[in-house]
Amino acid sequence: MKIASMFFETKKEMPKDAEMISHKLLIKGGYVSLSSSGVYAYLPLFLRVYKKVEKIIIEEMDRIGGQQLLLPVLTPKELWDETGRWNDFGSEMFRLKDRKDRDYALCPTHEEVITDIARKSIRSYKQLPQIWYQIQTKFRDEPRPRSGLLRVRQFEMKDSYSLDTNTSNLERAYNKHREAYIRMFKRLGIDLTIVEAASGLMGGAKSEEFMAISDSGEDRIALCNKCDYSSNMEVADTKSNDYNFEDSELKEIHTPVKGDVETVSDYLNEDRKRFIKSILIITDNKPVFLLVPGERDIEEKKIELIFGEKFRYANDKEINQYTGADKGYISPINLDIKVYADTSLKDAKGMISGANKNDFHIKGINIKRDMKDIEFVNIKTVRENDNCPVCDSGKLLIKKCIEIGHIFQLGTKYSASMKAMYLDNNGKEKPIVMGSYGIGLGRVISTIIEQHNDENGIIWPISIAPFSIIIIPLNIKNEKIMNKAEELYALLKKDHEVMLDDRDLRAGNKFKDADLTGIPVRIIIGKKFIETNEIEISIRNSTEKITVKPTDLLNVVNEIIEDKKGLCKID
RNA sequence: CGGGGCGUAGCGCAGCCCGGUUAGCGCGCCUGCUUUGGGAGCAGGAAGCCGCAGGUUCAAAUCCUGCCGCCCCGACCA
Repeated sequence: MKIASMFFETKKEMPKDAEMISHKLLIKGGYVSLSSSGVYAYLPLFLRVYKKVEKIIIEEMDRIGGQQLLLPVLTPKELWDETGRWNDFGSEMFRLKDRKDRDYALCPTHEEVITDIARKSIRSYKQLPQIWYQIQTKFRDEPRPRSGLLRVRQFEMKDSYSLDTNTSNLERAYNKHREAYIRMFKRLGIDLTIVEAASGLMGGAKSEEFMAISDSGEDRIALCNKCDYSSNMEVADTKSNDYNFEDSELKEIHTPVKGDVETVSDYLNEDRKRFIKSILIITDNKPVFLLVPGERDIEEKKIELIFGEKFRYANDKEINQYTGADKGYISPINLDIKVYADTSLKDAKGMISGANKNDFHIKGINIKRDMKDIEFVNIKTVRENDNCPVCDSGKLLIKKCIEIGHIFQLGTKYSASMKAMYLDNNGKEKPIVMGSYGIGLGRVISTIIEQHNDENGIIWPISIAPFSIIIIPLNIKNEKIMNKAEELYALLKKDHEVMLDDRDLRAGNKFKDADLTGIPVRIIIGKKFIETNEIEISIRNSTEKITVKPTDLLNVVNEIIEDKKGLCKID
């Protein structure tokens, strides 16, 4: 396309509201335009990138036997009531009423819709397995949209759903998706890590997230420096069973120092490792004790995974009422309160915690001996340099990252509550076993920019660049230059996506725009062409300049592009 | 929802404390000329409900009240 007549509008200055590099470049390069908080218009240049991403996703989904469909975005309340998510989604769901005053939701995700379709069409095991997917706009009323396209209220998502007869078939569908995702992201030029994740509002058993490591990401993951262990901090674990001290009788000790574990351990001159932090929370109006090693804190996310968002910390009055002592002097010892202890405390012996009596602690605690109603769960914080929970000598690294894909083994959560059943080969009715798999297209594109940019702008991998080539005639008033530019444009256009910068601007402007918008291959026709009949080719992510004769140009350009394509190719 | 910041021309900003000409500046835009290898120069020009509503005042972009919008930091997700 010829730029002079295109919708091509870059900005000279960085947008003041943007913080993240991808956000800045998307705005500055004229790719997107903010409509309202968390809602963006995709401008022509962006849509070209978007379509390419979409194409790669579709190709890989089709490869694993996915069938594309398109589900409605406008859905009645009744559908969501069946799974209880009309309530569960809370204010994150966009809701509206029709003229008859009936409630509707703009879909934040499509499990209910797909399950509804499944129950209407699937009858027999002979119709399974199925993989259905769509690329569709989702609506989520995020509390705080931010970071350009990373966190928005309206966004496009590739969501697929697998329908299977049993769990092992579900696993197969899940693994197919996993492989497809790896291929897609490779083709998109994204460097990523797959981590173990929490399922959250989706429910279900296993889930993994596709994380692109980036300092501007909102998530944190723990990675082992030796083996391939990687996990979202929400579920990360560490090996630390060194709380197995000498066993002894319980004994009260006088600790007239008010304060936390640090204060008391200093006073007693005891290692912090010997302490158990006892924290009282209230959930369902009942008190529950949480126990973690004294040297660690509670990871609130993990608590939420166990109790939902219904838990809260007990206040001073409640602490006293349930334990008979003040904060700092409590523990589950001799109390009839349910205990959730961190897994690392499983074999803990010779430990110290509160005596449920002000100014006293108790020592010699043997968890298994002294606590009755106890369950061991992973609730402690994980830190950089902790031991890997899997291998022998690995240490954990903590990294920030962007979540671009998430795959879930849902199981029968939706099919059971919505009665999506099939008849097995014994004529017995069973719920369909489901999986759900998402990729955020806007996040994918932002991530690519985060991972491929320099101080001058975006550096698109050729697989998704809006155009592969930009021809820059440096002086459009010079006939010889302009004729050659038009000639090359016509020639290259046959096999490539080409932009011709036919604007009457000086060289600097054109170079800046070419850099900013990130077009991979640049063909410059300028003074050199007039003087020596030579044309210059430069490549966006290198400083190398290639000078060619016009007759060789086509071959050289083809080679460069083939070479670039190779980087994103698979198989 | 808690904390912070900002709304003045398409973009980036000054003016606001301390009310008082015709509301400025840079970029962009339009016209003409010159210029053409890293965001050119000169000349002329268009463009503003100073976020909205109310109040104080002879007089409000400026002071007061309320509201709205946008961004950033926290709790949530693709």
